[in-house]
Amino acid sequence: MGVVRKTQSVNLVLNAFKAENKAISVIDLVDRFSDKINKTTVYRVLDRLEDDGVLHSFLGVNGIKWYAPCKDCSEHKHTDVHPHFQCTDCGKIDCLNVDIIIPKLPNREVAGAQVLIQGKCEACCN
Amino acid sequence: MGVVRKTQSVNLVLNAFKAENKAISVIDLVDRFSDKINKTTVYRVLDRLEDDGVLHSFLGVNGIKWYAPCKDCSEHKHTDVHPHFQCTDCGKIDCLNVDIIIPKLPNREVAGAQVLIQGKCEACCN
DNA sequence: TTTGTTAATGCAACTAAGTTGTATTAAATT
DNA sequence: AATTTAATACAACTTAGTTGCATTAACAAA
Repeated sequence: MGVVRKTQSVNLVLNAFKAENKAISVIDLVDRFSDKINKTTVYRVLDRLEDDGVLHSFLGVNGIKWYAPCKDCSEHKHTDVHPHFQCTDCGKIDCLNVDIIIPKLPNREVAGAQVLIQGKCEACCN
Repeated sequence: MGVVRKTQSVNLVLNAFKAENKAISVIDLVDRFSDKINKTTVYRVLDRLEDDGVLHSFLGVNGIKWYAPCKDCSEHKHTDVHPHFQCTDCGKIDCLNVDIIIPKLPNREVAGAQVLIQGKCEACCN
């Protein structure tokens, strides 16, 4: 909800995700835009873009927040419950285009799941 | 590795896990022992117990660290890669005794996975 | 194109989780 | 009981993220 203005900050952040089609950590974003966008603004821009279904967020190994572009999400429906893969060598995270089967749990109401697979990425496997 | 002494702090922490057989967040532990154990000590005790395969740690929804007793872990082998279930209502986390199947990923070396299932727990389902 | 509205920003100060260094204390060993 | 050294308390620090508020800049309407 709410009017989302195409501000300079929004454009800068969106271009970053367009340029490299992978997840970027908030820390990385705050750092790389430190001379152009205020830290607080980065956090708020990401919040807004997530609300609008443009980005989705999740947590990396150390509890650091990461963002990645959404594919099938909208403002009203967030279907992006795919797993993420974090490389233990280089630290990079990719979105995986596979489905994880969550088993039925008796007496519990499953609403979603966060799956972070760890290991060596393609580049670091050599 | 390393000699682990059965200190007062270690006993207090271990008793907490023995009393309630579920995961406890670091924040909770630091808080409930605030008048008996120093914050730094709580962190270091948990570190040691995890190294020794007594406890295992994982991250909750907000990137907060949680600990739970290990069942089949040892100092040398950590096999506890079961999923955890966090209730979106009451915030409590349980260890789930089910296996999650991680799909084979081409060109990647999978080392482990963190699975956090979210929803309503048994108590909050009513 | 100017004006008015208000979303968005910058800045400073703050909170909260977790870490580090160091002197002191208390397990365990002799 | 004396000795060794792991473990602790305390203070200070780091880092991720938030809050409040005055200012700025999108953007719509005149």
